[in-house]
Amino acid sequence: MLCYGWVFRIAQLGDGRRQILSVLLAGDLFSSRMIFSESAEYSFQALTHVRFARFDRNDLRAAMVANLELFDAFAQVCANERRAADELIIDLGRRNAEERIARLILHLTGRIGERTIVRESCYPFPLRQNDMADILGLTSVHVSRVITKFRKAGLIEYSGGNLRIMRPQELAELGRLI
Amino acid sequence: MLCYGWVFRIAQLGDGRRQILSVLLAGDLFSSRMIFSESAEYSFQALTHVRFARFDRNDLRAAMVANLELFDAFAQVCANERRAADELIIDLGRRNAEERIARLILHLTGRIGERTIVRESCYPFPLRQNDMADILGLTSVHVSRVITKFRKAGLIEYSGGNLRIMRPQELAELGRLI
DNA sequence: CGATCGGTTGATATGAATCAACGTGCGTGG
DNA sequence: CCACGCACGTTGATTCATATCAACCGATCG
Repeated sequence: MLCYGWVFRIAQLGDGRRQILSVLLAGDLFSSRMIFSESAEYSFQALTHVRFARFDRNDLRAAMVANLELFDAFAQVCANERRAADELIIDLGRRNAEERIARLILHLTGRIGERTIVRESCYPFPLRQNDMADILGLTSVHVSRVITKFRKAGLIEYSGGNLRIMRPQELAELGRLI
Repeated sequence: MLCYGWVFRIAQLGDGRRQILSVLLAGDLFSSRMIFSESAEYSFQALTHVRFARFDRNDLRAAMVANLELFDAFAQVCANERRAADELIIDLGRRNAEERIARLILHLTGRIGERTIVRESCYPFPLRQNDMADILGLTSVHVSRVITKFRKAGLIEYSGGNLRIMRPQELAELGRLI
C-alpha cells in the first residue's frame, strides 16, 4: 500500500511508447491483483519520493475470509479501480484533448482533496506535462498547447509542481461534467 | 452470468457518443461489481439472442467466504477483467487504427476459441463494423477502410457474421503481438 | 559554465473524422 | 409478390485534430 507520494502503473511498449494505466496516491493499493497472483504484470514508476507498506498475501487473504467488513472494503477498492479504468477508456475512446485534460485535472484534484486539506483550490500536482500526455494518449507538445490555452483563459494556474483551479465551473463544463 | 450469446457493456455519452467498455461471451459475469453493489453503473446491450443465469448476491458472497476455491476463482475473474481493461487502455492510448483492429480480432477470436470448437479458423463474429468502432474509439467509416485493406491483403475473410483468419501470423505482426 | 530537463512555439505532415453519395440485402406492409 | 424503407457497408473528397519536427528558452545542477 502506498503511504506517501505518487506512483504510476505503466505499460511500456516495445518501440518506446509508454502508457500510464493508473495513478496511485497515498492510501491506494499497488495492485488489487497482486494480492492473488505473484506477478505484477505491469511495472510501477515513482514520480516523487515514496513510502509504502507491505502485507503478507496470505495473511490478507485469511483476514478477508474471516472478516466480512474487510472483504467488502476490498471489493469496494476493486470496484473503484474498475470505475476509474472505465472512465479512462471513455476518455481515450471518445473525448478530445481539451475534455481529457480538463477531466484529468478534476479527477486528480478530487482525489487529492479526499486525502489532504486543500487551501484556496491549490493542489500539489507533481505530474509533468509529459506524464499527462502518457495518461491521456496525447503528445506532450499538444498537452502544452492545451494547458497554455487553459492558463490564458484564466481557468488554472500551474507551475512549480502546484496547480490551482481558478474556475472549477468552466473547467467542468469543458470536461462535459455538467 | 451470460450463458449464450454476445453482450456489450457500454457507456452512452450525453451527445450520442457511445463507448463499448467490454464484450461479454458465454461464461462471463455481467459485472463482478454487481455482486457487491446494487447499481450496474453502466448499461448492457445484447448483440444477439441471449440466455443468462441469475445468482442471489448474498448467496454468492456467503459461498465465497465459505469456499476458498470459489473465492480464488472469483478473484481470477476480476483479474482477467482488469487485464482486458488495461489492454484496451493501451490500445486506445498508444496504438493506431490498424493495430487496434488487428488486436481486437485476435483477442476476440482467442476468447471464442476457448469456448467453442473452431474449424478452419472460422469464427462466429456478430460484431458490426460500427460496434468495432465503438470499442476502438474509431468511426465505422474508418473501420471499413481498414477491414477492406485487410481483406484485400488476404489476411481475413469477414461476412455474414463470420470471420475467418487466413494469415494469423501477419495479422499478429500488424498488431505488434510478436 | 556547459549540459540537461521541461516547457513553449511555429511550420508542416498525417491519420482519422466528417460529409456525402451510392450499393446491396432484407424485412415488412400493402 | 412487389415496392419501399432501413440497416449496413463502401468509396471518394475534404477537413480537422493531433502528431511530428525543429528551434529556442529558462531553470537547475554538477
